[in-house]
Amino acid sequence: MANTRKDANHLRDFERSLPMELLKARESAMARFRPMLRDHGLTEQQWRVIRALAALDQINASELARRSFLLAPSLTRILQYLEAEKLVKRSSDANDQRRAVFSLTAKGKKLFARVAPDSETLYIKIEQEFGADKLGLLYELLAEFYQTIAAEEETNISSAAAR
Amino acid sequence: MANTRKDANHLRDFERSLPMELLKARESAMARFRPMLRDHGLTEQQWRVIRALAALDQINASELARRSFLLAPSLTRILQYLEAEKLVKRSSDANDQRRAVFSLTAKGKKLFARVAPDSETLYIKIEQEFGADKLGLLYELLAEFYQTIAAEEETNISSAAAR
DNA sequence: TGAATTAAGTTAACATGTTAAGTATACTTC
DNA sequence: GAAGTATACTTAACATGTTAACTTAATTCA
Repeated sequence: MANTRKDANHLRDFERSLPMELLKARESAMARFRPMLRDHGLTEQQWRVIRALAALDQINASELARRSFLLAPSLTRILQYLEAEKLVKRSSDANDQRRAVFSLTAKGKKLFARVAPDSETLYIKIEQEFGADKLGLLYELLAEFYQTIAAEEETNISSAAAR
Repeated sequence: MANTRKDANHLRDFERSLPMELLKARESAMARFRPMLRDHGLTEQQWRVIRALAALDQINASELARRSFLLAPSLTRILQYLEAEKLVKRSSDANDQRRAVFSLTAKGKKLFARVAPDSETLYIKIEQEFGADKLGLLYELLAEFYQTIAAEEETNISSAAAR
């Protein structure tokens, strides 16, 4: 009896790992997007950068990192690749020589125009299967979670720095 | 006017990227767990493997991959490292020479016993900040999403294979 | 103004993610 | 029972994740 209870608890503890549940949900979606992106010769992260530039052109690396949710070293490598493929163009900020400013080339814009509809199609399929209402609720909860937990983290950092 | 609408749409399209929202939520949680794990000399993935073995000892690599949600090549490398650190012991399945069976060493169990309480403390803090009720709802939605989307994907694969 | 500090990127080093190919063992089927 | 197929990993190759260190340019402030 004691053994049974103990094992069940371990199992439940393990099951309730939030980061892993978030990862599983994410993976189930990415399993659909990844093959499509691959057909276009892109990784998920490269596509995030291209999307961010398509939404707002001429932004610097820091802002691009924030919007594509990539760490600076990853972004550096990805931008080097995208530049080599002539999908992205780098220029420099006249007011701040430390900053690099990026934009899509014509080739990059064309690629975005080809991939975006495929992405949208897959997204709509997911929305239909899961339900638009539940999906909306999920978005809300995720945003709220992120704001609560990341913001509290900020607070912790700030208070630590203030000591 | 047309330009304004178009830009707004781009922005909204970009914002509603579900995989990225899931990633952001996950990252906000991992930002808390990672430093703690680091203090114990573990990566997130190594900890997932140790947790899985603590919950159910003597399991083979395939089952371990499923439970720790790692791809086989990653798991191979992680197990090689954990073996070298003498945290995990490998044995072979007498009934199937292809299979490897893994278990925690005494050292591995001690490490688990040290890390688990720290993990639990952080988890409880998150639960308190976000709210147990909302967290429960988030779990439910994530599980439902995963089952719907990953299961449908299975169906697609099966029907494709059946052709 | 010149030294100290901060900010923006980049590079380095190692771990993991992802796909494809390889190896050894088990199974199936003719 | 030998050939063909499937299973269970492992290795390889390249991309990204993560932390720390480094470089250069801007800023602060004594």
